[in-house]
Amino acid sequence: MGSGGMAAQQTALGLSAVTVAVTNEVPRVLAVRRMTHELATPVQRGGLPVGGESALALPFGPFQPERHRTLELGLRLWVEELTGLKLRYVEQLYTFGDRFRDPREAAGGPRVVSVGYLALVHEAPLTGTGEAEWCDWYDFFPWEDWRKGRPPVIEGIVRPRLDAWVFQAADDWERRARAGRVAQCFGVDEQWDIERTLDRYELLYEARLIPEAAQDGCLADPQPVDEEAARFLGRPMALDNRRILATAMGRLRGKLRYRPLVFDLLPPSFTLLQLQRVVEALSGKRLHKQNFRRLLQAGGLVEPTGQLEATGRGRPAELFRFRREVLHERVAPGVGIPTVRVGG
Amino acid sequence: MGSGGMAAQQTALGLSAVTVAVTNEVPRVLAVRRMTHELATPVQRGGLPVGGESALALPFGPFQPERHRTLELGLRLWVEELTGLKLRYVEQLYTFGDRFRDPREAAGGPRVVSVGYLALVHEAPLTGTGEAEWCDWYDFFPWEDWRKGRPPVIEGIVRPRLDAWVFQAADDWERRARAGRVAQCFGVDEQWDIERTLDRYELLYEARLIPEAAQDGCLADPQPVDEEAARFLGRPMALDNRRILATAMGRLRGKLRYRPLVFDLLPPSFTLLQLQRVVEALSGKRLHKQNFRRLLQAGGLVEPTGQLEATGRGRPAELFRFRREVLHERVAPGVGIPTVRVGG
DNA sequence: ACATTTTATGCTCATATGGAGCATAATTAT
DNA sequence: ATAATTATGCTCCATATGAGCATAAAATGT
Repeated sequence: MGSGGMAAQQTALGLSAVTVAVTNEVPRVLAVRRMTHELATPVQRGGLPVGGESALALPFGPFQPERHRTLELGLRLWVEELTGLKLRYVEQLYTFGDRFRDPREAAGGPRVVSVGYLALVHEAPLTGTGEAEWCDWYDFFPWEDWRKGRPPVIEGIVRPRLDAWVFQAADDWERRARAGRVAQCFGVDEQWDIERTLDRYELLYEARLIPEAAQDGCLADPQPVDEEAARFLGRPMALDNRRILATAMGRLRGKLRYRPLVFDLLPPSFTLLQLQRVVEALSGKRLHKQNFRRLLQAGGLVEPTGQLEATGRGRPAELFRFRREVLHERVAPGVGIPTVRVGG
Repeated sequence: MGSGGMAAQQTALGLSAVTVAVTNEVPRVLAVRRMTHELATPVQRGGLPVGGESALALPFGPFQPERHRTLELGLRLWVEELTGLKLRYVEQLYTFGDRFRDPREAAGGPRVVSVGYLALVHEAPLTGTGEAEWCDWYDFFPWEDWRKGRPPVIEGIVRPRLDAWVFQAADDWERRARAGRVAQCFGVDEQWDIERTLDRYELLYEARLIPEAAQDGCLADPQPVDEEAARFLGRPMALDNRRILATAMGRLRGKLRYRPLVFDLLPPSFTLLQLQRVVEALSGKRLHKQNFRRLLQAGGLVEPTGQLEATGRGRPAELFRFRREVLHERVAPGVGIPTVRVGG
């Protein structure tokens, strides 16, 4: 970077990993604890932890071209080192490079550009070099889990605050634009599109209901964050890491439809109910069992192993495995998820 | 980059633009001519132009953190400088960072990591500082234009060569995998999924029917490129630029379904037939006129201006404009494209 | 043995979507 | 007038899928 030798600002290119596993019907994501002073200069940052406190962050490592033949291999390498996990499916998400992503930039630090990746693993004890931990990803997005019905936080916190935000709009066009977005993201009559996690996060962010917004050096207007609301709107993360997480969640939910990603989160053999529970955990919605199986069968995605589950009580479930051949047979092998498309 | 002062390899972060316009029913993409010696050391590169010849490349510029607040703004800035065009819609595609993307790396050059962007514009004379030119994007992908039916190059060149490639597979599992991919990408009975442009390009690349594969420093195996076939498989581009283009094409085709992107390629008012022709040009397929309009109407995407087209012959068409309000009303406003999903 | 619980399965039905085609109207060029 | 070209209304049908009813199979508990 900085081809001219001048005082050109440096660029640091790194890799961020959203590592996902599902156990006991809860989707988990890998996070590390970092001292906030590692991340930010001690400027005023609203109610965020300051000084020596720790914040959750996604594992992040520099990209080392001499070691890493590709970006993806680089990410695999150091995440596997860090955690001792074997990464299964890995996919590039998005590259984040906004000014002041990392607040240290304001103090003369380099611009930190980060290529975000989604990685799927089987959850296992962490044996690597780092001190990472598994977190329930709905702790970061409590409005995204609809498995027990519409989360109360939506009516209790989100809607009232967003309605106020709509009302505060400067002019009428802006007000209608805001109202439309709120309706699309959190409307009662509208359908809940499980894939639009990023839209919803960004709406809450813009409405200053997410504490990370306080840190945002790009936002010129001085609207303070609603700390009261923020306490109910999930665990904050360092920098823009929750945005990266929201991106990952949307991508994963979307891809479940037409790629057999779930099987990278499951053991080699599993019952159909286990499979359904994993899909439900990720998509945040309950599924209709018969229809789910109808689609699995139609897609030829699984085949029986002939064995039965080491049973609890009730009729023992048959064990299935993923039919790898389906990858050569079908164009879009995915598990059945309510499609929700095009509300109107 | 290169935080340790050692002989650590440098990383150069740049931005690549796929700038798309549609005129006269042909989708065009902006390319620059570069001397190949700017791009590659004069090593053996099969039948590719060597030495002082020129190759087409996507506009590429370094990312300058001190000037560019975000990656996207950086891209807008220098593409607008280069071309004098006003970019409408801009979207990040993917970040490319494989070793030897740029062959100069083998001679000690930096690793060139490039963030690819899709940009939509109205085609206009180029007034900027650079010497860019508009190219028909189907010149790069002749197998992607199905508007006049299945392109003869598929039966004439693609299928025979791919069938041979399937036959050459080392073992039986590999052979079946290859056969499956060929069937999915170019099968006769399978449906043609307009979005899978990248899959198809990568298949041809792996089968060594694309001359750019000759340059690929990552490919260990020494299979030569089929130059004979390559002559019929579109214009080559520098480096991995055709891969970036294929990524853009797939993304754009996909997004047409659920985002009103077409209107960023059209003048403020247009006839419904013009609109349809642009969608057809991009998707590479003919559409059923009545159904297309049925969906437009149902979606409330356009409204009549009251004026009629300055007519050629035939009944004069009414002029329409995009209804911006639809963005606040509907979740997924897109134009009707045959969905093709899930074959089987 | 029998009820209860839990899971698996088969089947039906209503609805939404969209692909395809027929028919007709409106306008201009020749 | 006739042909050509474009616009428009309407029907029909296949498919996908959301939702529900009913029943079978196996294990646990009494």
